[in-house]
Amino acid sequence: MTLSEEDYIKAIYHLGKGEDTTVSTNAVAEQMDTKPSSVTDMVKKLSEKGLLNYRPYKGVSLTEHGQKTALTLVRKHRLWEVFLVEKLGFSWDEVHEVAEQLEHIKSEKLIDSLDKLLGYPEVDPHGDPIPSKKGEFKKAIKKLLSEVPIGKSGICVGVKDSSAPFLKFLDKNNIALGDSVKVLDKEEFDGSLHVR
Amino acid sequence: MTLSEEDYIKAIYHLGKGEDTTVSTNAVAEQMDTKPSSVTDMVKKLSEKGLLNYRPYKGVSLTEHGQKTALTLVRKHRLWEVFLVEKLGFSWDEVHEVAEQLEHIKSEKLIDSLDKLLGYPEVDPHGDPIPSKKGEFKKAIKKLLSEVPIGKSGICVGVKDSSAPFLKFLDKNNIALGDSVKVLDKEEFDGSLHVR
DNA sequence: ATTTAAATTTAGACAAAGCTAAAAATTTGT
DNA sequence: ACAAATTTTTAGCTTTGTCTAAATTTAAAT
Repeated sequence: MTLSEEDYIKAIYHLGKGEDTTVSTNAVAEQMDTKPSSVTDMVKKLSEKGLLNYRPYKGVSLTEHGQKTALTLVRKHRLWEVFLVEKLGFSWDEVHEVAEQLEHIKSEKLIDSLDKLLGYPEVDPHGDPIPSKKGEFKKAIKKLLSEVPIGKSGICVGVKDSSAPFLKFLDKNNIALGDSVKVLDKEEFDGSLHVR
Repeated sequence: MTLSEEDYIKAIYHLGKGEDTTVSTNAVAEQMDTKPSSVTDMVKKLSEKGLLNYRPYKGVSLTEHGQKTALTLVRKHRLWEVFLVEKLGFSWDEVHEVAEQLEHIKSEKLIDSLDKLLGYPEVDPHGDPIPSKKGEFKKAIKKLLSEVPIGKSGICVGVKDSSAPFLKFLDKNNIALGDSVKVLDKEEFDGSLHVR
């Protein structure tokens, strides 16, 4: 597998939300920041290799083999993220770019040893689950704060918007990573929340 | 810098033994396991980028800038090797292939943090020195056993021939990594050694 | 000092992965 | 149901890094 092939597999996996969904050529192009025509080419190649099901004009989905490949990549990416935060002191919003590179390193022994070193973690620093070696994992642990019902609370494991102004806003309101946040009330007219 | 460019820089550095030596096109081709004509192309490109001094038919050497680039790569390679052995339990002869991939990861913060995690090591698992962030390092700590004078001893930090038969031979004679070996005598006629 | 041999470079081709512009298929709007 | 808009694919071209075969330069040998 080349670097580029791996990136496509991961993009298609994420667009399909991990389900066995069919995704469009355009969607892949946007996700990959490339042109639809390039996607068509690559998608043909990967379907000949048995990683994708491709029906012209109809979109693509991952085959069993493609799924497995994607899960391995996700596993590697998230294990490296844990490593960067736990062992090297990166903050949760600095890890993605580097993990994006590290996930392409090829060595089964490396990943297994890393998993062991980290104590077989189940989630990455953003609260997303880490697939096991066999590709099993519990999903959808994470919710948007706007999806939490009134009166319930959750632990902040990340933000959707990581722009400086928004992070400053959180800071000013004393909300940090790991904090417990309880939803007190919702404003129906604009969806804004009262939290503690 | 692309992956391939980095590999050329490192190859030329190693062929020149770290000195400011001129190396031949053929030598680079052999080291890189590629054809001389490919080397010519790449060497032209890298000299236009200011990393190499190239005189057609005369060979190449690293510029100041090329030297610095090479040292950064060597630093990264050797730090990763220490990590693999110390933190992940790799044996000293398993690390090279993986470090070869890891050395291309681009993140200054990553390398600095790794250096810190490892306690700022001065040598890699083969006994080779690790350049500092600024590119300084003590060199030639390592010697061949055949270069050790009679009566002196040293610590075994690696082997030149890592073939199975030779490793078995060492095993049978109870010589392992980290052992102290004293040269008792040399046979002039074939260079063989008596050691303890 | 030529001739031969070896090393190096040039020229032309190829595969991977991308792009642009044009053609074809699908979807949408009325 | 049909024209318009959108999506997708095709065709042809570009770049990066490689290769082969031929040409050229340098080195070696008689």
